[in-house]
Amino acid sequence: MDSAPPAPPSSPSPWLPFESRRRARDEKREAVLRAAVQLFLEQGYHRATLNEVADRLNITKPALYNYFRGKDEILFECWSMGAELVDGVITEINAGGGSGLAKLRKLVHAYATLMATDFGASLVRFDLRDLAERNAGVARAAKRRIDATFRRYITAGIADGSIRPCDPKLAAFAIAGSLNWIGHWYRREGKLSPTAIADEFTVRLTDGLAAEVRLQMTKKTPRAPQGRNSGRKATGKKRTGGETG
Amino acid sequence: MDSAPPAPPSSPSPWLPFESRRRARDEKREAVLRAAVQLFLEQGYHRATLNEVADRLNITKPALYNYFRGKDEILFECWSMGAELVDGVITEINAGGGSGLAKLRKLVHAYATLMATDFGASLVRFDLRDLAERNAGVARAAKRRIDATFRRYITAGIADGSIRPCDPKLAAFAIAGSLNWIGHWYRREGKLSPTAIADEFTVRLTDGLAAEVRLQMTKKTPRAPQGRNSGRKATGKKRTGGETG
DNA sequence: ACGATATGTTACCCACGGGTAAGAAAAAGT
DNA sequence: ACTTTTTCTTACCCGTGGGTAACATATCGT
Repeated sequence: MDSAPPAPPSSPSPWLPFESRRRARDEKREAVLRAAVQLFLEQGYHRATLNEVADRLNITKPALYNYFRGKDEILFECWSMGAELVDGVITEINAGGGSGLAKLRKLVHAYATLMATDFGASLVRFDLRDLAERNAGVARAAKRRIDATFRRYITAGIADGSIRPCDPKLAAFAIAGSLNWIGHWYRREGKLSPTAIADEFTVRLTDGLAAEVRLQMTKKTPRAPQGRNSGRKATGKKRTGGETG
Repeated sequence: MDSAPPAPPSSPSPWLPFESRRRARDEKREAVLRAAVQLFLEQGYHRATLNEVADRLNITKPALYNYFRGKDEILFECWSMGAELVDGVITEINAGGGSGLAKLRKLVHAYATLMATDFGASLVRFDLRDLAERNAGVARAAKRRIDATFRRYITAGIADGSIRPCDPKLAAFAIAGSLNWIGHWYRREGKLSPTAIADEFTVRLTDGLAAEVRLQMTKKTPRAPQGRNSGRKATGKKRTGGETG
């Protein structure tokens, strides 16, 4: 709809139409997911109806069944999109080098950023009990992998001396808890930009574990030692649309 | 049902029967809430039916309407129970003295402990959008109060020097996120006792903020410098029933 | 003992929303 | 131009579960 295809003037190859047709289908499928995840997040899975999803796409409910077997499968696919994003992040970090602490910091930063996206938030805001048993199993496995990664980086950090000895399990719980919660309070319209949040959380969640001196400056120099932070206005007082709970 | 009344042999006063009758009613009301909160947590609000709630109490669905106006009101009352617990904790801490950091630590500890209870968990596992608008407003207000308390303690701590300068808002988000998440992963059958969790989180979530040296010992002395920790077996490897996500 | 009230039961209603059947409309293939 | 396949619509089904009405029964005050 919004992104016009590259418009191949007239495809001579009989393959291209086939490919483009498959692409069109995949694009529609994804459009459904985008509309669905948005609505599910807005209203909650059970309050959102397939009719509403369809309405947003200017189609009717049964048309959705050309792309998905049912509501719960749509939910699962939304969830999967988020999981794939995380998996991508993890394999990328694994590919690179660095101490356990460095890897943990990368993961925290990327994960925090993801939590500010629709598909990322769906990872923590959707209830796996709404999935068919088969899909729920897949999702649980993915969660375990993510959890294991947190713990592995921490364990590695302890081994290589970059992280002070601690219980990796509880440390992972604490860190992941803070991060997951972002998915619940973050609002696009709020004052905090995703990168600002990610920068801050990277420091706050890991400097308590670091073996060496703290990253953060003790004086009033605002914050975020890393680079890139978009336009933000320091510690504004007004409502930003979300509480801790 | 399970707790026989004190059995006043024959109450001469006409007041007592009245009182005892009201008590009986309140007890039943609370029994409904206990059954409901348990079921709502187990299955999720939407999947749980009033018939199931009634079944667990050996009554029938319409009987519930003697005590509540509807399903959403039951949900709200469950939520309120949790909120009252937190409010109690807060007023108690406010009554006592101590630095901002000390108060924050007390709050973290108590809040973490609460998250391991049914009514406490309901604070973070129920969706306020399921409430009638009026009740949702009350709940939002309560959440704001709790959030404000976290920030107030942090701000006070910065002012009195017990906490290093930082953004109280983000610090509160980070801490509350970790704590709230407990309500999602804690399992009664797991190996981690509520007090063990609370002890650990109290240290881990606040020592990054403390102005003075860390509480936690750097060496391998297991953990939990505070007193009381129930029977626990160190860092067991096996599944404890819950991942970070 | 007796009427009033509170409490509970059986039987029912019905809105809601996921899912399906049958066929129109649009595209693709030939 | 024709058939075939894909895509989408209209019309419908129906299980589910919150909520209600009418009636039964226990409880209490007097």
